[in-house]
Amino acid sequence: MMSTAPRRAGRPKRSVLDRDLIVRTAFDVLRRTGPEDFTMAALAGELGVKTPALYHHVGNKTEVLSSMRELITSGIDHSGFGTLPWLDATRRWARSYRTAFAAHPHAIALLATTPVTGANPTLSMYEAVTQGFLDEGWPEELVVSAIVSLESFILGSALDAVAPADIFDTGDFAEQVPVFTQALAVRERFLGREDDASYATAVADQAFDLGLEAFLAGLSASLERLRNRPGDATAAR
Amino acid sequence: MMSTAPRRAGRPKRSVLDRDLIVRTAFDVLRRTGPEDFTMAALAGELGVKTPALYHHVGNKTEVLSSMRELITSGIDHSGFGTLPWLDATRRWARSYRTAFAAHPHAIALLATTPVTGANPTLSMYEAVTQGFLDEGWPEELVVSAIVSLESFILGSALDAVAPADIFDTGDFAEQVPVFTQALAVRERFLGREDDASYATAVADQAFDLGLEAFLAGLSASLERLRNRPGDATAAR
DNA sequence: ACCTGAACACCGTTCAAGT
DNA sequence: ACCTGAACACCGTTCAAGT
Repeated sequence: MMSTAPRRAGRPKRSVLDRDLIVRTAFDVLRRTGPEDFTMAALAGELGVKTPALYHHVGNKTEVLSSMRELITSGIDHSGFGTLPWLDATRRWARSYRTAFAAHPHAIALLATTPVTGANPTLSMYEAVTQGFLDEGWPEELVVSAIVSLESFILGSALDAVAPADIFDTGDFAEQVPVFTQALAVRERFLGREDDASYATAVADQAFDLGLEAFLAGLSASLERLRNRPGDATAAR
Repeated sequence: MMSTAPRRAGRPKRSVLDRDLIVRTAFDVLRRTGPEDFTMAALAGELGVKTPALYHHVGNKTEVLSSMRELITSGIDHSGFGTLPWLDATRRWARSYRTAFAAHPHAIALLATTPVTGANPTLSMYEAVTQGFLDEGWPEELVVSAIVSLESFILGSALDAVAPADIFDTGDFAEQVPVFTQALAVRERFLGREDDASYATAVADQAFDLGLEAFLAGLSASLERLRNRPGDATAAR
């Protein structure tokens, strides 16, 4: 990339980098290299600069990663809360949440570790979702856990979407695990297999769809039971 | 550790290392250092040897990691399948699955990426779980997805269990997200907070318990509907 | 202010030399 | 066979020197 003549040292007449360009380019590099080989040198190379140039615009590598995180999160659609019925709003949110992260699977592990602080899209999302759950009648002391448990499923599913098509390769040991091997074969026949990439997607989608509907139905039922409990003691506030 | 006198070069009279010792020690080091600083040098240091000594017993770092993975997986209890009702067997499996990985949270990201091959405890687990789901009546073309979706929730939850107690720190921006901030406060009052570590555990447990029961109830309901569908066309085989 | 070039303290891994 | 010591090709990051 950027195969113009090499730049000499010294400040260029027109600056080549800015923070936004770095972050956007980071996604291309991460997708191509995977998390293992996602290095500051690779990022700089794609941008046509030397590695140290990056440090004029970002403090360190972690800062690049959390900027990426915010960009991903800002693509999650929580617009259903306040306009659609809870179930539909939650389903829409969950789907777009998983899609947002599945598009950048290598960034998933980030979410669990980097704290959510500051006036960012992530906090805004939680505000909207919490309000939506409360409106539906979720008790205030459980609402965060309900959201977090759904997130766990979503992120786990996004993680699953990263898995290679042949993650379950019983190979030479098929005879030792015949039931599992057979189930894998039936699934493959059922979903149809063209190429590895589309099959991996189909497989992950089937698990996500099945799980999401079950989870949402289960949450609805739990809420119904909470609503009807005698002498409700959790009506906080 | 191992603060005996430094060893001179050359083969020691009695060998100091073996593969099993390396893997067991790896858990101690990983727990203490976190995944970031989990280096071959740190592992060697804990074992009282120089780094290259490890390569007489393991091929590379990845091999150490996947050995750890197998050790974790072998601790997952799938004994309920075939002996207990499906719901109880699945609950027991899910709980022990999450516990096994929550005990080694830094190893979670491994599972999603490293393929499952060979005659290992992991394949045996899938065999038992698949059989258990089939016995309950899950259609063969959906059984793997049902298991995988549950696993997604479990692994996502284990990932959540890694999160620091203050992962949601609205901090200076509490006024901008009042509903979410209030919900966090009510949860804290409800669960009680002694120290950060135990609070983080309590918080993660609440979300997991709530989610697991909802998910299992939802899966049961889905299965019931699948069982009753008219002119059942999925009785594969 | 914003780039390069050189340097620093790491990393995982290889391999000859020692016993 | 199994350890050390030295080396190699990397990493992220710092900083002086150039424009």
